[in-house]
Amino acid sequence: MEYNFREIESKWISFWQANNSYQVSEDSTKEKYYILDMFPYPSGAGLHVGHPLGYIASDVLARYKKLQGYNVLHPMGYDSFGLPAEQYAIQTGQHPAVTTEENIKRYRSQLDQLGFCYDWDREVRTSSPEYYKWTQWIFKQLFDCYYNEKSDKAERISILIEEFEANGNTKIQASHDCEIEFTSIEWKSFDSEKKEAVLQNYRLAYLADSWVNWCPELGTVLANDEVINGKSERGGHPVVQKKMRQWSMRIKAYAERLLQGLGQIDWTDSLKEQQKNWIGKSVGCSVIFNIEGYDSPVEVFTTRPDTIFGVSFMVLAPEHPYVEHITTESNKKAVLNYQQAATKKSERDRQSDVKSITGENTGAFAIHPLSGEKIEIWIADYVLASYGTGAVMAVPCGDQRDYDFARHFDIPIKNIFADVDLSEAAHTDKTGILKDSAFLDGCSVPEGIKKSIETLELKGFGKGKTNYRLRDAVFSRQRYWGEPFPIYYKDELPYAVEDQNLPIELPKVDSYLPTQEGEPPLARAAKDSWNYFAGDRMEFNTMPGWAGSSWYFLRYMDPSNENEFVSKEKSEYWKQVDLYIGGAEHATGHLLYSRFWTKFLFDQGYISFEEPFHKLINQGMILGKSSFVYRIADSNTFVSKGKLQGQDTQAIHVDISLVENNKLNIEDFKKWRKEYADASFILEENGDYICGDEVEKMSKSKFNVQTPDELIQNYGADTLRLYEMFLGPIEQSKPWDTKGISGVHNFLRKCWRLYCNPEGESIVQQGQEATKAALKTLHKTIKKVTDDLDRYSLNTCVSTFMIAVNEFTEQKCKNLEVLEQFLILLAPYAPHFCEELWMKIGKEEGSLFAANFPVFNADHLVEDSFDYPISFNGKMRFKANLSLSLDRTEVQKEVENMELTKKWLDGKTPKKVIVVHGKIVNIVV
RNA sequence: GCGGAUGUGGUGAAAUUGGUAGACACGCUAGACUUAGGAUCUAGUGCCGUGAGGUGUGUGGGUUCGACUCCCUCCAUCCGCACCA
Repeated sequence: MEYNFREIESKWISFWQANNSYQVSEDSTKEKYYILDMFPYPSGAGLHVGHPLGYIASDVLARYKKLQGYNVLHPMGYDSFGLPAEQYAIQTGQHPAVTTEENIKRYRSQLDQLGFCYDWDREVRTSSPEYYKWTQWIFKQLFDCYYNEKSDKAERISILIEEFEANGNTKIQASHDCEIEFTSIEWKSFDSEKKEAVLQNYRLAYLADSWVNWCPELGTVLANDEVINGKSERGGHPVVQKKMRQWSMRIKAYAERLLQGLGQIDWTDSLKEQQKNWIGKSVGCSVIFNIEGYDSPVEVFTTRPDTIFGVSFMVLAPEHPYVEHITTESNKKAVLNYQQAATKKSERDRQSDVKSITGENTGAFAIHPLSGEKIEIWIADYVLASYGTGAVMAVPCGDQRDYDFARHFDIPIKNIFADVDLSEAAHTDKTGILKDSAFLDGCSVPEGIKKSIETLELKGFGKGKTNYRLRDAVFSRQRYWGEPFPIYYKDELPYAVEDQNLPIELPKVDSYLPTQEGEPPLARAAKDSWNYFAGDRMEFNTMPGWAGSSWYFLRYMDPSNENEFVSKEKSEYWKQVDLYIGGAEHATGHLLYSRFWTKFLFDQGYISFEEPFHKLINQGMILGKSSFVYRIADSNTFVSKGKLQGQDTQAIHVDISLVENNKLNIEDFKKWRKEYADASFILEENGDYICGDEVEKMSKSKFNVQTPDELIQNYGADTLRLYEMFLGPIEQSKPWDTKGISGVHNFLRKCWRLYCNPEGESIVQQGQEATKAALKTLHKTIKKVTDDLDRYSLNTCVSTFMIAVNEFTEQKCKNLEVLEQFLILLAPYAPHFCEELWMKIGKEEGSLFAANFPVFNADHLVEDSFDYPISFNGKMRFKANLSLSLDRTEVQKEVENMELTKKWLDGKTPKKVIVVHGKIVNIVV
């Protein structure tokens, strides 16, 4: 019988399931290897061919490591809280848990078809109460900790309280937003409300009024990484700034460690660079400027304190709280107008309108801390309220924005750089020598920075300081389908629910919409709908999507532990993830937050490693090929691509199942949608309708989604696995095209014929000695496959398999030792296929993955002669087979005497002959 | 504007420390077989040229006996950030 993939694959999938073949447990006699896929959100659309790309890669590598003798942890689960299920609930009233359950079933059956070696006993779902109990528990730990900058780690809030009781907050070094200073006596005089309000400024998970990205359409706030160009990442809805009382995570406290940790992990440069930019460290100095006739000074941050004598004005953000106090009477009207105009402009407008220079003079003056000069104070929206102190000292000679602003408003530009021309632009390079700068005259930039900070600190007008662009992450969402907070309120003060009452389960509600008062959906829950209720009310917000995904890799190690989120013993064994595969879109979201939580859990001693993912591979996106029909404007007539000229048409996506090789199936198209039933067509000469095409992201709305189901039906999972790997390097994006799939399918069939006759009986022979040629092919393949898998070059292995099978076929190889070894090499890619043949050649059923991965033996590759390429001036002209026992001068002699050499020399004498033994001969003419 | 990545046949791509550019496939061309099929097999296939040969890895330059690979310049595409003081 021919290769019957359908029968074989369903047989082995049930075999593995029945035998629990992929169950793993901790085994101290074996070295561990933890390989992880980013778990999916189970959407209603199911898997398309792009999803499995990473899963196949991780499965190949997991099976490879297993064959090499590692104890491999390779789990899978679902990031099952999320907006789509909730939107569906709002529309239909169906509980999101029901929708989610259905979607998970579909995902699971699709995943099962592909023959993955996941240990499904370890499955986690972020939306299951057994799981989110521990998400809530970790939240509680964050709530109960602050960041001690002296010990540089998170510590319990009780330690902070002791410190407050002993010394107040004047000496403490901690990450905080506390704007007041108090002594121990004052602290003790505070009532509990006041105390808690202070503590909120220190807790790592805290409640605060903050400016948030509010998305009215989604009815919730979004984190910075969920907002792209002023629109929501999901759905593309507008986002506005709003001040709201929200839970936040003090991730800023970890900014420096998150930055430093990048040095210890093996991620791509682009990903590290993205995180680096997101953290946005800048080192400089804060400088204090007194204001004429106003009590409080303005603090500014600068990275160039060396240019302090180049300051010719100061700019505040329009929102700066001082503006209303310092503006002079005569300027009040203009300033107020400007402020109002600025608030009306959305963040997005302000960013897109970078070119036009606007601002207003407040009429107030600051006093230069070193020269004592009077400096105009302006407001302008190029200064952001949310970065630094919302104020800058403007140095037009050294900063292009300040320069442009000064030019626009005719503010004098001081030149403090020797021999620098400022007529065209500012001198923004960190080069040159300072002049007209008092004690800084003659300094280079680094010298100037050092000296200016020293002086400012000495005089009490400044302090060396490091700023980060990273903001604290807003942690609450006004939605239903997320983790409830383990928090209740008494007199509007938040209290943590006791551990024994966790999890706080999602209560039943009558609708998934906000209340009339604009409270989140959980506010609809009746008191007795909660499984636990305390105080005046429970927290109404839920946690954001990244809560559950920030620690899920830990839960896989110990998924059913009811007493701990993970036992110390198990996390000690599995440790960090060795290889993590997933999309690059999580660069500043999930991948940053999980690093943050991991560091926190490390600080608190729950785990012994500080970075969650050692090696990370971003798989490229598989793009779809969309097809288009062209409709004449305001008509129901469609024009074929070749007839478009001179027509006013509109391109419309058409379902790719209606199109073959760009040719539209007109009958099916008419049936596709009612409105097209009586469409008319302008066709090509041969009567075809030819569609346009374009490579785009796969999506339902573009009708270009290719599911794996159909391909598995036609070619089998092993073919699909091989094909997706064969497409190209894993990190690269590529358009999906099924044209090449027959190539890998034919390869499997050809390989099958190597083992079986047409009756399906094994033709592999035992007891004969393998030929030299067969051993050479085998060991060449072992070496290449091992090397390639070790550097994650999964595509080149497939070519190597093809070459091997071509060679074995040519050699008519039937040798058992050779062919059984080859099956092990191929098994990570085509597990069902190889298990079947493994059995056919007489091995124990299902024992393939207990075998040892073949080991390369260089002896089989030793040759006694080599086909030297003979090149002239670096151009290969012919080849000469020469014994490898010849040394360099002997090779040269042989080559020089050859007829072909004489022909190419054409009577000339060679200037030089380069012989690289066993590699090449190059003759320079 | 800044940062990162990538540019190789008609297509997906390979070439790991500088050493035969285009492996392996798809597609295409011709042929064989044929129960006419999306099966199998054989030969060919970077481009120009009948040929000898020339030419060729985004562009232009450099280093080298020798460059897809190293250095400089410019161009294109994709991704990220974007008034961050």
